[in-house]
Parts: sequence; C-alpha cells; structure tokens
Amino acid sequence: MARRPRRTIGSLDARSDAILRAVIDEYVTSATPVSSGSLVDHYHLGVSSATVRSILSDLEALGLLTHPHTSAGRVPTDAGYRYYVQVLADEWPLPVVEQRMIRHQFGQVEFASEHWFRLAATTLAANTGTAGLATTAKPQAARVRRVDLVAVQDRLALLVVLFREGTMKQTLQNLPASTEQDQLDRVAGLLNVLAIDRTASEIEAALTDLPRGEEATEDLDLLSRIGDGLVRTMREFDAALIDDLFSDGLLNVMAAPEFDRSDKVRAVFAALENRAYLGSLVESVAQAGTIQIFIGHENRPLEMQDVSLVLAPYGRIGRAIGVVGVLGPTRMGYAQAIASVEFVSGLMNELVEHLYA
Amino acid sequence: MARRPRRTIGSLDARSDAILRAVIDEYVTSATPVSSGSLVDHYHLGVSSATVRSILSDLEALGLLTHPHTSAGRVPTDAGYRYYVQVLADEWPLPVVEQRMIRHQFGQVEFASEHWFRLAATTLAANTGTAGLATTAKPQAARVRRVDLVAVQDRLALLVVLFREGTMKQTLQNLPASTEQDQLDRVAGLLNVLAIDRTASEIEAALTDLPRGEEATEDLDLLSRIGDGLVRTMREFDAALIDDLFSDGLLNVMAAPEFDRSDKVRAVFAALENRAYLGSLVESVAQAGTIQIFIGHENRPLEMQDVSLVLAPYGRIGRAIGVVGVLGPTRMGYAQAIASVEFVSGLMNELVEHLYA
DNA sequence: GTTAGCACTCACAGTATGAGAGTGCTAACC
DNA sequence: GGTTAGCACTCTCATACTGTGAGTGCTAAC
Repeated sequence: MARRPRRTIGSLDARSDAILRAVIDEYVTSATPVSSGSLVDHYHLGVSSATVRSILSDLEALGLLTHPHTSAGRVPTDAGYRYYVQVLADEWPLPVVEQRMIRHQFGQVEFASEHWFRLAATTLAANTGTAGLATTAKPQAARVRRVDLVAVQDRLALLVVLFREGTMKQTLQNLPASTEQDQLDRVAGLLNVLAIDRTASEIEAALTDLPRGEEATEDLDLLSRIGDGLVRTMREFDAALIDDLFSDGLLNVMAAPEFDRSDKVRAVFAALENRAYLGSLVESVAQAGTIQIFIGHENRPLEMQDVSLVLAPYGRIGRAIGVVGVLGPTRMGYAQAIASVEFVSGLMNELVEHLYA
Repeated sequence: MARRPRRTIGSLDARSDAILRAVIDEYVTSATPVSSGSLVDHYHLGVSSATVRSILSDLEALGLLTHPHTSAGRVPTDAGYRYYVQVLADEWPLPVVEQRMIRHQFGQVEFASEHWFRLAATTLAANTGTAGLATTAKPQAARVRRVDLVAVQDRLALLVVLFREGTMKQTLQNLPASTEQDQLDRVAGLLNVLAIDRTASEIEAALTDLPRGEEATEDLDLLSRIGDGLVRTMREFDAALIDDLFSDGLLNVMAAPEFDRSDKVRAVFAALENRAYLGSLVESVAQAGTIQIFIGHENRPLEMQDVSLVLAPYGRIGRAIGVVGVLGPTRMGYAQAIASVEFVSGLMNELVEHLYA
C-alpha cells in the first residue's frame, strides 16, 4: 500500500497514461462520466475521439475505468484511482503561496499547543475541499511529565497528569479519609519523584517497592493508593488507539454530488464514528511511517467504501505519533490532497520537534 | 417562551384539545399527514370522521394545523407544536425504569468528571431518539482553583490552570530567559497565593500591586509576566459563551424522513456549527433558569428552522452554568424530550452539587 | 494505426393516465 | 344545533409511454 515505488503495476504506454490521467482529472472536477469527445476538446491529445474511444475501452478492459451504461462516458474505478495515485500523480509540491498561507495560520496559535491538531484538520479541510482529520500525538507507552493533586472535597481529589508528549488527563480519586491540600501536595511531590519520565509499567514496579502495611506512614499509604490510580489512568491511555480525533469540513464532503442522498451522508458519518477501523488505519500509517492512501473499496467496512482517505503520520517514531489527513469521496483530488497532507504533516513534525526536543 | 404558565393562549375546548393532541401524537410517530379517518380509527374520540374533519378545519383556521394539499391529511404547524408544548404536554415524569437506567450509566463514569457532560448528551440521544447536546458548566467569571507551571523548553513553559468549576486550560508561555523547573515551581507557588479563588479582574488588580521595575527580583518579574498570561487566558475563557459543546446521536436525526435529502442534513450540521446562535440560546436558558423550548421557525437562523431544541440549564446560578438538551426535527416527541431533559439536568445538578459544594 | 461516418443503446425529461386518499360540502338525522 | 352519511371534487403518486440527445462501438476508407 506504499505509494512509491513507481510502476509496480505493469505500466501502460505514455498515451494511455495521459488519457487515464485526463479522465480522472476531468471526472474529479465535473463529477459526471467523461466522454471521448470532451477529452479531445479539453486536452491536447493529438488524436481523434475515435482513437480515444478505442483506448478508453482498452483501459476499461484493464479494469481501470467503467461505464455506467452504454451511452455514458467513462468513470474511474477504484483500481483506476489506485493506478493514478501510484504511478501518475507526480510529486507535486504544494504551491509556495499555499505553503505560506498555511504557515501563517499556524503562527497564529503558536502558544496554545492543544489547538495545533485541530488547526491541522481545519487547514486541510480548507485547502483540499474535503474533510480534514487529525489525531493528537499519542505514545505507545506514555511517560509522565508531571503529576498534580487537587482537593475537590474532603474525600475526593482530582489527579491531573501531564504527559511528556503534551497530553493531559484528569481523573477523580477517592480518598480513604478526609485529606487536606497540604497532605495532597506532599503526596504529589512523592509521586512526582516516583513517576516522572516513567511509563505505567515502570511506575507500577516502583510502587511495589514501597513499604506496605503497618510500617507505612499515612502519606505512603495514600501515595500507593493514588499511584495505583495513576497507573490505571495511564494504562487506559496507552491502550487506546486514538486518544482524540478532530475533524473539520464535513460540510465540504456533504456538498459533493455523490452524497446527495442523506443515507450516503450517514455512511460518511458512521465511518467517522468507527473508531476501531480508524484506529487500525492510524496504526498502519504510524507503522509505515509515511503517507498512506486508502481508496474506496480498499476499506473493509461497508460504510467506508464510498470514501477515500489520505493519511500521514507526524511525530517521532518510538515517541508520540499522531496522524493528519483528509477524508473525501473516492472522486477526490488526490494530487492536491497528497501535497497538502504531506506539507501539513511536515509542519506538525517541526512543531513537535521544536516543543519536545 | 417559558413553558408554564398554562393556558396563555386562549384555550380551546376539551375536544379540540384532544384532537390536536391526537394529530400531533400521530404525526410524530408516522411522519405522514394525519387524516380524519385514521384519527377515529386509532383514538377513542366518540365522533365520526366528518365531525373530526370539521374540527380539523377549525384548528386549521386557528393556524395550529396545515394542509400540504387538498387531498392530504393535516400536519401540525410550529404554532400547533407550541400550543401542544405549552398547554397539552402534561407533566409527564420519566418512567422509573428509564430513570434507573440513566442513573446506572452515570454511576459507571463517576470518577472521570470530564466525561459527565458527554454522557449527558449520549444518554439524551439514546433516550429520545434525537441528537443530545451538552455544554460544560462555565462560570461568567471563572475563579482559579490551582495554577501550575511546567518547563517545556529553556524558554517555554506550559501554564496549566484548573478552575474552581472543574474545567482546565493550558497555554504555552514564552519566557524571557532560560528557566529551570525549580524557579517555575517557586513562581507557580507565588502565583497560586495571588490567584487562588480569584477572578481575572481580581488577579489583574493584585498583579498591579506587585513591585515593578528595578526593585523587582527575577521571580517577581516572571510572576507578573506569567500572571498577565493567566489573566489573558481567563479573559478568553470568560468571554466565550460556550466553552465546550458535545453532541451525540446526530445519526438519529439524520435518519428522520424529513432529512432524506442531504442539503437538509447539511442544515442541521450548519446549525450545530452556528456557535453564536447556540451561545445565545444557552445564555437565554441560563437566564431563565428552567427548561426552554425553541420550535422550528422560532429560531432566527434559516438553517435552524426545521429543527427544535429542548434545553435545560444545570449548575448553580451565580456560579458555573451549563446546558443539556436535545435537538431534533420539529416533528419530535416533545413530551418525552422534556421529561428526559428535565431528568438529566436534575442529575447533572446533583453531580455538580456533590462535587463543588 | 488512425479516422470519419453511422447505427445502436440507453438515460432522462416530459406527458399522459388511472388509482387512491382525503377533503369539503350538503342534506338528512337525532 | 350539533352530528353524520354520502358524494363530488381535488390532488398526489405510481406507472407507462415517448422523443431527444449523448455517447458508444463498429466498419470501411485512408
């Protein structure tokens, strides 16, 4: 499923390539089946429509195009898009103007890091006319940057964990007895010593080394209790494939003519709520370490078979990894999408690098 | 727009009431215009269809019903729904079974408070077959419960603010010089002394009392600098009408036959993204202090005129207030919606009360 | 190999038709 | 006077039919 290497499929001759590309480019903008006549009109193919027709039927025989009915033009198949993406879509860098525009937007929110990933989705949506997606960067095994305890009620405290990767989690912890903030501060201090820069497993190990039972002080008792809560919270965080997913520009996608009936729209929606599948995609993108494209029926779930995704990882392998990308109708501008996603993921990399060096 | 007092509209006779109620109940479930015949079949009205017809045309003359065309049954108008809600919908408490079910669900997540408001939306969606909405509880002027500073890079720190109402904000702060965590801890300590239990304005005032300029130590300098950042963060938070809005069950609404065309669905969507209007609704609900209903064309924005909202506040007046409710097609089960929303808002009240007593 | 010409196919829009649903009206009824 | 049965009337919806235009595939000539 990797995009390069080129020409893995037995490649066609240059003219067939050109015509396939023309069909796809045309179909992507017009959303109606492409006729041989319109191709000769709009592209400089240097041959007549009859010749184009014979090539079109060859491409159809190869499974790259179809035919809704006898007297209709050609429509790309998923295989056609795949070939396009794999072989035809040149490395098309994002125009400098757009690069500057995006960079500028990112500059605006530089100091509210939690908004970056939202901004990535928003930017991609605006830039590609599809839906933008972004997940927060999540490590496989989170490490603690800082822990804090805040009294909420006599026997209830809020445990706030900040992870090294910037994410934050808070959970309420039951306390065995009425407890002052002073004591909580002491315990938080101890817990920090024990937890900072450590993973759930490492913290768990450290906790078992604590003196237990009668010889333990009240502070130590509380420490081990809240430590357990911390480990539980972290385990839960580690287990999730996606921590937080943000999407923007769904309205864009809904406006596409293929989604004129609301049941189709529902499918797109259901797709976004299918966290299990999205999680598996995210994982495979993280694994691959580079941009990945999932086209129409290549997606296992039924509700996803009318959409394509272009996803790229950001972050550092071994540390936290997130994913940015777009989701749109199969008939989407892949070249533009790939360029945008690649650029934004690069930008996210810079930011992560800069922040958590 | 308040629901009670009863009978503000010159009330009809009992039989007309019964028939209007029957039309609405029938239409809500069937989604097709209601004929005089089906009314006599399904309800014990004790009169013939001809009589029903004459009453129906009276109700139509009053503007409570309409007629898509000559040979179609009757459909309630927005005014009809309004009358129904105002006068006819009895105080219909949520059945104990459902109450127990909902309570049980809330019990499950008791110790992850940030999830309550999401759960409220999810529960309402499941319980009413419409979309559930919930905002976090937000005070008009937030007060600090705790502030924390974490070193991120030499000249960059994360400012973490926990508000008394449970919400949390984090922003990155530029530092004038390379700074150790030790120093940040000291400054955070000072900042806490200065900020705890105070609003943005109060903190700002306290900051101006600090010695400035040459006589200030490095810590004090940093304190005033970060204090400014804190005030800015709080001001931003205070200014927002809605801090966080969560919705669930949009798929429910999309499945309704009135939203079969995707442009209608888009309208619902656009409605949810119209934060300005939603904010104004939230505000008016908070002001009223009780459940409010907004039906179809009573909503100003065009994209909202095919939907109704049932919203109730939760929290404590003068302190933090949030809103829970549902959004559905105008043709929605108002009685059920009102009962559910009222119950869930009561539940949220209990939770808030319990936590931030 | 390429092209012009042409027959063929099929979707689509427009029109016609009949059936069915439901109303509004009227005249008889209690 | 309110209620009801009966009936004419209206309008939608589903179905069938038709002509048009788009676009193909084939063939024969270049």
